[in-house]
Amino acid sequence: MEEVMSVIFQGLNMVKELESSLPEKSPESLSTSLDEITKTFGDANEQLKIVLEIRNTALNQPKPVIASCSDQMLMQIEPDMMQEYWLRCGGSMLSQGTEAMTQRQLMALDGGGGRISTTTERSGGSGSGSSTPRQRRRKDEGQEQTVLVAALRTGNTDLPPDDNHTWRKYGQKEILGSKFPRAYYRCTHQKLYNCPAKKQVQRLNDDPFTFRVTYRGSHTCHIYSTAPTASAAAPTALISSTAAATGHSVDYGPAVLDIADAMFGSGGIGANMDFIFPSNDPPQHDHHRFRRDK
DNA sequence: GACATTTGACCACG
DNA sequence: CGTGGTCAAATGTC
Repeated sequence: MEEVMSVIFQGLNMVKELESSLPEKSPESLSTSLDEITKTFGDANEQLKIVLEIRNTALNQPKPVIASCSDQMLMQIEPDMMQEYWLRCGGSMLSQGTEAMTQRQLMALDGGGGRISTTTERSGGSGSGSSTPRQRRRKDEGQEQTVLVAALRTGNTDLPPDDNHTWRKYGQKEILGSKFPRAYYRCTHQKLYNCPAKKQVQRLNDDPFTFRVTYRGSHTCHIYSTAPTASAAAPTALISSTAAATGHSVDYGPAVLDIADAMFGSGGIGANMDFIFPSNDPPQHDHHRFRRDK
């Protein structure tokens, strides 16, 4: 892994050199430099893939598992994370301890889209209460789903991964015990379509190249930054976990589809979730999204 | 002007 | 009372 990082740094240095000498570069040397940079990052990418393959094969055990879901991003699901996740989200339905959830079950859970999903239905929720000056809901948010997503391997790794929805950042906060702030996003179409979807993005302390993304609420807007396409094949998700069912077995099949439906909207969209993590780099048509150039 | 992010303050919850 | 989630004014970008 260190080798990969050094190659990436080498590429970054080449970019810096190019940047500093850009004005006096001839087109020929520019082309050469770009080729070298491309090759360097390509090498890093290849090495990374090898590392991931090794990890994936070794990690059919209860170890962290990397799911290579596209050329652009990875997903890393760690058992501890999963346990935490299940504890938080699974509530009484799931608990730690017994047999590991099968990959198929997790694939079902993630709707084939390379993500883990489950729900916690929370009843109620505060009323609108026009008399109160503000409404700051915290609990009773409905469903919640957490995924770990690697930062983009190319470009600005500060950017949270694109999930084909348009998000508007509405807050950022330092979190106790976290080296990195947590960013809060809500669906861009919240007002237009009363879309309640939100997400939180936070870098992991021990792996700044991995984001923990927590989704809350389901999209009712059904609007995506890129339309689902046949080429946007579902990423390969190889996820394992020590998360386990309770004493009795749990059938995740149809219920899970319902969950996915609830999370990402009904009307058949939940059945085809390929768009969530497309294999090709989605165009950032929303130029405001995740802008960091201020 | 519309829509985005930033950021300090406010507020709910444990 | 501390922490985390949200609001909303200020500000930036197109």
